[in-house]
Formats: sequence, C-alpha cells, structure tokens
Amino acid sequence: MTRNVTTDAIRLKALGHPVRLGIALSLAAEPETCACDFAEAFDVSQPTVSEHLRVLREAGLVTTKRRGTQICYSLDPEAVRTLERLLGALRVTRTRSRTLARTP
Amino acid sequence: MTRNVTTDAIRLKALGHPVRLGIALSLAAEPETCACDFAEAFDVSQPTVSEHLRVLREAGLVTTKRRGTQICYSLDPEAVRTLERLLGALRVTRTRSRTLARTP
DNA sequence: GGCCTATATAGGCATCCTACGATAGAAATG
DNA sequence: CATTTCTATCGTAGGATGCCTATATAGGCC
Repeated sequence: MTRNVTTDAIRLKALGHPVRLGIALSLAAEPETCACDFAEAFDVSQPTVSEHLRVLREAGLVTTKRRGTQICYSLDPEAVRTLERLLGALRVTRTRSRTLARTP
Repeated sequence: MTRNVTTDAIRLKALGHPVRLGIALSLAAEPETCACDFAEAFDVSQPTVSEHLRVLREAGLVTTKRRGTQICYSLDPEAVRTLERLLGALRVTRTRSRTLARTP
C-alpha cells in the first residue's frame, strides 16, 4: 500500500510532456523503434529527441537494444503495468466521508 | 485514436510531483477533503498547497465544492478514467515489428 | 461593521526544463 | 585508417517550476 510515490511521480512526470508521451504511444504500437525515427516524426532536433529518450530511460519506462549503429527503444511493460496499478489506486474508493456527509 | 496528447500530458505532468500525486491518492481514499488538511499532511506551507491544488484543478483532475469558509476537493472520476484508457494504450500491442525482426 | 478562519494571490528567489547548435563517441563500411 | 551514420553529451539561453513570506479575498459569526 505504501507504494513508492517518488518513483511513480518521476514516471508520470516523464510521460507528462507531449513529445515524450507521443514517443511512448508510438513505442506501444511499434516496439524497437530506432531513435532516428523520432526526430522527424515529432519535428524536434536530434539532440532534443535524445534528451527526451534519456528522461524516459532514466525513469525506467523504456529499454534499449543496440542494433548496429542505431539504438532501438521499447517500452518496459512492467513499468507500464506499475502505472496502471497506480491509476487503479486513483479510482475513488468511497463516495463520501461519513463525517463530512453530516455537515450541510 | 487521435487522442488529445496535450491534455493527457498536462494531466500526467500534474500528477508528476510527489506532493500532487500524494494529494490525488489521498483524495481517492477520502473525497471532499478540505484544502487545509493537506498542508500539515505534506509538510509544506499553505500557499504551496494552494498552488499544487491549482495545478490539479487546471488540469481538470479535481473538482471543488465550497463548504462555508473551506473548499473541499475531490478527484474527477472521468479524468482518472481518461488516464486509465491512456495507460491502456501504452500496453504494447505487438511484440516486434516484422520488418525489424528480419534484421539480425 | 469588526473579527476570525480558510483560501488564493503577489512578489521574490533558486532551481529545474527544454530547446538548440556544436561536438564527441560508437559501430559499420570501404 | 578514413569516412559515414547514428546517438549521446556539452554548453547555453529563455522560460517554467516550486518554495517561501506577506498580503488580499471570501465567507461565517458576534
């Protein structure tokens, strides 16, 4: 129950950027995508993509695999599952506090 | 399918802070909590809590209801559901691109 | 109105983010 | 080894974030 709020927050923050979220969604549909494919897809420079990938990597959201000169990125399914569980914990479990319910 | 990536990113970013994520988790367990209860719970000043609540509010993650002098916050179940769907979209749908699979 | 409680806003300051161009590193290829 | 390709890192500038104290605002109560 006492989940690691800090780790979760780091991962949510990592996904909390349009480019990085777009990269993650793209990786869900197409695993093992090379870094070079993202620069053109999201209209940012190569160093910027590399930086965003670094954030995702350090958050533990993606894994890498070198394939020749290029480096392929994939989503870490375990990390995604962890976030899904977190979102599940955000589902409201009670409709209203009984103490507050008495107050008009 | 062309979901609003920007809105999703804003919400993920809003949750991507330990205090705000803590507030959200707290609200899931105890809806309609007054703002004043968070300051002591998270060991930050009242204006800081107010600022964090503003971020959650502007992200559409929480709703407010005035009760006398105090303002009670609740999670917006619809926003949570939206994020759950987003996380679902992050589940890897294919194991490997066939094109890439041929490359050693 | 005057006072109290709860919340929001303003101002200030330090830190972090994000973008870029330039450059360095790593692997394949000639 | 030299070159090419792909990726990462460096350096930096502008803006955003997060925290505080001080102050303003809103509602209830006497």
